[in-house]
Amino acid sequence: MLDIQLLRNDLDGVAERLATRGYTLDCAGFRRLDSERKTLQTRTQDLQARRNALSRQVGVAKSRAEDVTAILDEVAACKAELETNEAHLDQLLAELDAFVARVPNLPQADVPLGRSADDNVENKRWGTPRSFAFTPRDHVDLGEALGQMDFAAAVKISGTRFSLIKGQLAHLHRALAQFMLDTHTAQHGYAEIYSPYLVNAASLFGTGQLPKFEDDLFKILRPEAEPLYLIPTAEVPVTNIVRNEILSAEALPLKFVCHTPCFRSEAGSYGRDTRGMIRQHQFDKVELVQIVAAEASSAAHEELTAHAERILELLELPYRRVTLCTGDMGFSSAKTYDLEVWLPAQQAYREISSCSNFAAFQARRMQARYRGARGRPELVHTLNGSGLAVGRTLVAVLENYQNADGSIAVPRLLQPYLGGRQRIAVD
RNA sequence: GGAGAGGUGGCAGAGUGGUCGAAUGUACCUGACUCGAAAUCAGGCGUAGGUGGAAGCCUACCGUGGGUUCGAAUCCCACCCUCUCCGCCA
Repeated sequence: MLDIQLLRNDLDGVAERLATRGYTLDCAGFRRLDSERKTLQTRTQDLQARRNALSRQVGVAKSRAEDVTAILDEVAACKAELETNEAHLDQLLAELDAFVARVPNLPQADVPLGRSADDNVENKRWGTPRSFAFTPRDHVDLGEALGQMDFAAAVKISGTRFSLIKGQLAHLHRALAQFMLDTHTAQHGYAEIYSPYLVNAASLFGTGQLPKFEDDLFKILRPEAEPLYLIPTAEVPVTNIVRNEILSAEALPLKFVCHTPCFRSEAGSYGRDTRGMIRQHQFDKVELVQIVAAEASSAAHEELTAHAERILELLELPYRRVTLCTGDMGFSSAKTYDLEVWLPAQQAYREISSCSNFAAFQARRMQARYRGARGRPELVHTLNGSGLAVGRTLVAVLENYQNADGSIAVPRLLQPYLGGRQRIAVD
């Protein structure tokens, strides 16, 4: 959420910066709402002040056993106006809140301008895509030939966009998550979190998934209780650890890593990536989250992204890093790096991690603060990134490490996690 | 699931209808004392919004949302959450 003061003070400047990400800010609408609010709020507060003063007089007069009917009449006179004003003001404030809650974050100044993914800027490439002496197969062919990937079973059990893996591939999937967790906790200083997979609406509002993106979520309705939502990413439960908290400056930075399944309805992506495990209703992800002081967030963003890159490097998977342009960034992000892994069957780099700095955008929604040098509570900055998406990492390992006979070499550092196994083949 | 207790400022903890945004303690900040520190003493110290050049003034907030009242932290209703005991359960 943007600071409503910023909208009041520099509406045109905000609109200009939001236009770079393809968002049209309804300036006229905001000005109308806010000026109406201002008039009404001033009037309402005057009436409240008068009522409070008169009510105090009642108390004083009564303690002196004086007649109070004249004062009571006067209060009654302003009460009707006060009540309609208060009701109208509440409604206006709610409209303003709703308006601001749907405005996306401002892009950081160094984010490249652009309209779509075509305008994203490649920052670096790591590794050299392997040249194959045979035509590399994609992960679906490989997995099904191994007898360890069964999409038909997944469709029968649940429906489309689910997957089922078994045997050594299921073990490899587990090993990847373990390896990522171990690396981030032992080498990068993250504290491991185990979190709920069902969260309430307030948490989703905090990280920015609600109110705008409810269609992307799986929602559990409960007749006698608040609805719960399946988490679309561990970002939601983990970042919300600090919701409504005031942290001490010494407690920062907080660095959390959390492995969870993620659930996405993928509404609006029908027909995209329908084959295989690339785009699923359910997938596992190891998520990195940092909660930092305001001035530290840009450096933390570089650091967190490097931590995610480290996993790809240790697994010796070629990748590139791109900076998302203004038009391609997510709603809450101030700046995002995507990491894209090389998939030989597609002859393309595909997203495997997204690392974002949200600045104070989520913190303002969550009221997550710390006591800084000035002693006053200040909003923290929040960041997160995939470190990495486990399912897509499995896909990348299968495709990059495949042999001509359809077996899969196990990346060196994963071998201890698989009991020393060097090769995955038909059971 | 049943019974009971409770949610107040960074923390602890008073306050059961009338200048209560809230005693007190503690933490923190400033000053005095000190070579310095501790102890002591004095003062300050919640959040958000409005208005004003500023000092200031005003409004809202005592889990959340409603209600009663001239006036609500305090009374009533609903909800959320926490704790204790019992039951059940991995």
